[in-house]
Amino acid sequence: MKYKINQEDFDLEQTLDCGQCFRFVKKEDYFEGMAFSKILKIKRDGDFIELDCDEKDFEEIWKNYFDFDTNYAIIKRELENFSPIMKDAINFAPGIRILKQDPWEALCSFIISQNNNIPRIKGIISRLCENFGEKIGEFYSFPKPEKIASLTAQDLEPIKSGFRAKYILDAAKTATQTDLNQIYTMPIDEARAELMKIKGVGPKVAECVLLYGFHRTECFPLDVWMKRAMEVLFPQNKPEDFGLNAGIAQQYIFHYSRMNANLFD
DNA sequence: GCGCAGGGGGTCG
DNA sequence: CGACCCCCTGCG
Repeated sequence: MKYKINQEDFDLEQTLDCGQCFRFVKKEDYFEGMAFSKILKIKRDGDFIELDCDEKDFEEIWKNYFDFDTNYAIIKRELENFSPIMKDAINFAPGIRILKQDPWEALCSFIISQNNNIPRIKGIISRLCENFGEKIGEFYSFPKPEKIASLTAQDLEPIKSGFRAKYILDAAKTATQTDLNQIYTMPIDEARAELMKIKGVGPKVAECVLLYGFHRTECFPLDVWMKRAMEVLFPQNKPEDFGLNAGIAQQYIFHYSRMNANLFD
């Protein structure tokens, strides 16, 4: 099916390859990947986005996943006023959107991301799915917390996650014993504290999970790149200064900084 | 080419 | 504040 959206408000590469998700792959003229146990091929066709799914899956899954109900043009216009550098960052990749990912998958993925690089993060996640997910077509679903919670660190050896294995298990145990959905509506500091009870979840991972998994857009993950970017580009500012859409601002700044690494030489 | 440090989207002890 | 699993990168 097709969905109309302006080029400047949604770019597949900028959105799916900006480090917020790890299970979409760029093919010739489309992206292919999986979320919520559904396979999706998606491509740009002029002013439209073409998704190989029916209306039902679009309404129930993908519309929400790509945050199509949010008007990013308005958000960008507001953020642009923040400063000329902010405007540059937005205009560098105006097609970025913050995906609304499955909270459990985001939790697990960003635990894996710590002290790690993107190619290996993707490798570990794909081995996790191949070993413990369910086969769906040519793909494997992201394993449910119940499945992971039933495993031992030794069982996880084939995914080669190293010292993160015990963290993944602790996260799975937590996800089965408590209702993660409460975090959607918790006061933000409470939500942070709740996530940080999980082994292997510190401030940075918690912030990523809140932003990408729970769509708490006031969250502002500060990794080494963002810390550097803030020092150089926004020396006077703190994350809170960006307001309720700080997390979206962060994504433009992060991408801009990574793609223009020479700014920091 | 190939072998070997160095360090990576942090966190824990 | 050093170690951490493993792998990818860059350099000799």
